[in-house]
Amino acid sequence: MSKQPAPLVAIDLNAATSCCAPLAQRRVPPEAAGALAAAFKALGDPVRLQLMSMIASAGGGEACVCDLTPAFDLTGPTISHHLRTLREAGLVDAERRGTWVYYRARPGVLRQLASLLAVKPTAS
Amino acid sequence: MSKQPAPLVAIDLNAATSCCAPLAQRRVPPEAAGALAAAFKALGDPVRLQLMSMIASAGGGEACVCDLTPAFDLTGPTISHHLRTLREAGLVDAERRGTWVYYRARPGVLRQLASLLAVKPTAS
DNA sequence: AGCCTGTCTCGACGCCTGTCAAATCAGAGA
DNA sequence: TCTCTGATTTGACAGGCGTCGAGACAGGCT
Repeated sequence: MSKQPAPLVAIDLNAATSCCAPLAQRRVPPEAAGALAAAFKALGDPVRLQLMSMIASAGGGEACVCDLTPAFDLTGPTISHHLRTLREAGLVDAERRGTWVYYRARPGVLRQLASLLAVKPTAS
Repeated sequence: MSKQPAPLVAIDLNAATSCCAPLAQRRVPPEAAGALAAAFKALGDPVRLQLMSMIASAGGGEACVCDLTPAFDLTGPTISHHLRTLREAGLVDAERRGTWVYYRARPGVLRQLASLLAVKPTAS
């Protein structure tokens, strides 16, 4: 997409420590921008955002593809493609248990993105 | 992009009241997913994410295009295009003052996105 | 008026992405 | 082993997106 420098050392958004200070506090470092933007990009589709939400809010912390798919007017392969995108963005994990595949959210990345967008209360 | 229902009534992310409960708490409503995903999509590019950060963290709360452009290895038109994208996503406002154009962040949307991604402390 | 500088718009190019149908893989059960 | 069901992969297509150069517009000069 953006043919910018393209982060040679990918930032690990699942690391324990936070990657960056809030976006409105200090400029996002170029090396981190690639990894962070990739995560936002994965959430930048209505279907994926809903999938992410369904997975993250599911009882037991996980959701079965068999429950996800019928919630949309899309074919199975398309849902599978979106789930793969979320997986490759590090937002979810997949696990096969018998016949079914279950997806589970990775709270760490979500937390990092949330803190990146954090804005001071209302003191401007 | 996604040929989903496509929200006929766009959600106003700049409204005073928050649009939705945290993504991990309750499923994002399909009608809201479009508007929210559009905002995330706008942040889903390394250049735009850095632009957003430079604007939001700038002294005085605003940044001049003349300061933004030289920070990237991109032509003026390209930066202008990205800024327009951020503007159309409702993330920033633009104002011309004399020769220069200044961009300013809209904290409301940022806040909404942050609260959408909010995750419970660490109590699982 | 005429020019210069800063910014945006337009048109074009190539890559990326969302979607589907068809084929393939993975387990479970007979 | 064969078959059936659930999920993913592959291949193809249309449309979207990031980028640039060229041109247009805006405002401040002289």
